[in-house]
Amino acid sequence: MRTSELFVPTLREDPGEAEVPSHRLMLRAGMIRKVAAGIYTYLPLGLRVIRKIEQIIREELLRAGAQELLMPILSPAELWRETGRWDFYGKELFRCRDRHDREFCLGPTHEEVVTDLFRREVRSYRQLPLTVFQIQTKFRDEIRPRFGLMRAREFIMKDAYSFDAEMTGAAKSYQAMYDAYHRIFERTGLRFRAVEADTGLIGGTSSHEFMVLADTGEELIVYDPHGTYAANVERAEVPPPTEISIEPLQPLQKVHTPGAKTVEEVCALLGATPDRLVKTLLYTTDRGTVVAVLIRGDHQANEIKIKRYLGVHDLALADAETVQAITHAPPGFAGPIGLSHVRILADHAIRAMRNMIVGANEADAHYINANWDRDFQVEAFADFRQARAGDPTPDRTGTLHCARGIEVGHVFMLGTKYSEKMGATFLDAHGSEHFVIMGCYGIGVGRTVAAAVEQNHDDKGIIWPIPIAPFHVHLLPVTPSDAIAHLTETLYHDLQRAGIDVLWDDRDERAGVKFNDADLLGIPYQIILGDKGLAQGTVDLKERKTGRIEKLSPSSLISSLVDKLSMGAKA
RNA sequence: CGGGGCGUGGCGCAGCCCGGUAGCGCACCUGCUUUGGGAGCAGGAUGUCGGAGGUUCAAAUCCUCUCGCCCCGACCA
Repeated sequence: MRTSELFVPTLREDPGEAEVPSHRLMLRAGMIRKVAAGIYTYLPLGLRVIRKIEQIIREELLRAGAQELLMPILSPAELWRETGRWDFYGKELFRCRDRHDREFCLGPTHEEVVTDLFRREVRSYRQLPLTVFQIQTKFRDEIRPRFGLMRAREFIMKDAYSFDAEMTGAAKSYQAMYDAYHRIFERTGLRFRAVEADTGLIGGTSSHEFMVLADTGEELIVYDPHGTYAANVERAEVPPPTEISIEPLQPLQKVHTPGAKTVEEVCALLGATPDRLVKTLLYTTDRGTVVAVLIRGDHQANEIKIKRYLGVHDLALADAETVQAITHAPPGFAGPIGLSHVRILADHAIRAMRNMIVGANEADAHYINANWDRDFQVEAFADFRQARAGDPTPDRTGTLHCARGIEVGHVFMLGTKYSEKMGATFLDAHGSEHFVIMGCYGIGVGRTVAAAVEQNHDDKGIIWPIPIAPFHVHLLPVTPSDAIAHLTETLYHDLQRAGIDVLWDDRDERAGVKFNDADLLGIPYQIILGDKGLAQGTVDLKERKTGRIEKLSPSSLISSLVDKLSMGAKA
């Protein structure tokens, strides 16, 4: 392809609307343009990358035995009412009506539609197992779309659904998708990690997220670099401490702590370290009750774990009035001693502590040398805090490290949640009816593109991994002589004949413009053709990633490139 | 939905406080020169100043409403 024939409107300056690197660079490189908040047009270059990722996904899923189909974007309200999600999904579900005033929504996901298909068409265990997938545009009316393709309202997603007769089969289907996802992300050339994910209130069964590692990622993950354990921090279990404090119990004492509301302020005032202090967090649940959760001063509460323990949907830190009403003190001085009419839960770490510092439920006062059991009662000790670097793995064989990631894939065992609600059943060998066991599996295609840029860029532009690069090679003639024109033309055809995707910058631009645009677009290899090299019978082959330049004769160039590209594609 | 910010030529911005009829850089068009890291000179085209209403002799500028967008938070698997 010649640049003069390719619609790539590059921008010299950073667009004002973009903050994060992927968004900024994709706009500048002429890959995407915004149509409305969270809604984008994919320009030719952006679409090429999307198509490459889609193709890898398609090949691996077909290889894993899944079948491709395509469901509609619009789906009728009655299907969503059957599962209760017409109401439950909330404002994210984009609703509309047709001319007959029938209600529809734009599909944010397709469990309802695919389950409906299943129950109409599948009768017998002999038709199972079945896994289907589609690559299609989804719509979720996000409260706040942001970061370009990272969190868009309209986005391309691959979603797959598995149907099995038994749990063992369902586990196999799940594993097949998990393995396929591994191959898919390996093939993209991105650094990623599969992590255990939270299953939400549905609970129970398996869920894994595939995270592209990037410092700018929205998700925090923990992993054992020497083992197999890896989890989303929301999910990561923290084992109870093994070392219990054996300090002698000191007498409880109230101390004056004027204005010290935060852990830092109290510590500074009392000359203590945060791990001697206990935060008393008051939460309001969706049932209107208030619960106190004790967390060590240097730890962070994990609200998902608290929610799961309590079995509630919503949990929010109590507002100032509630805190005042419960503790009879302004926020910042809550403590477990003398707290009544409130359940008191504590993180495991509290059990190991003695002589701790707690709020005194009184303005400007804390207790020192507080001890559970002696000074206050705890209803239950459990895992309520967020894991952090340095914590042991759940089996205590390793130590956790932290990393940031971008969630690009999610595999989820659904069980019979949808099949029960929608009556999706089959007959087994004995003629008895069962609900089909389902799994669902998503990959955000657009988000994968954004994550790739987020992970692979420098101050000049994008650095595409070879397998998803829009082109393999960027041909850059930089001097306007006839000899160079001739050589370029020859090379262009030879490269194409060798099966290499080549972009030829045939614009009448100065060298600097071409170099800068080439670095911005991030095609893995640049071939620089100029009179300077030609005088010595060489052309420059520059690797975008390292900036390293090799001087090669035009004749050896192609075989050298073919080698590099095939190695890079495997890597 | 709460908080903050921004809408001025294709892009990035100044002008707004203190009202006087719109400017800079880049990009674009023409010509000449130039050509290995975003060229030079000369000439040229491009604006309902997001929209509506109001105040005023006069509004990009002041007031009211409204729409859109960005950021933080809440929210979301």
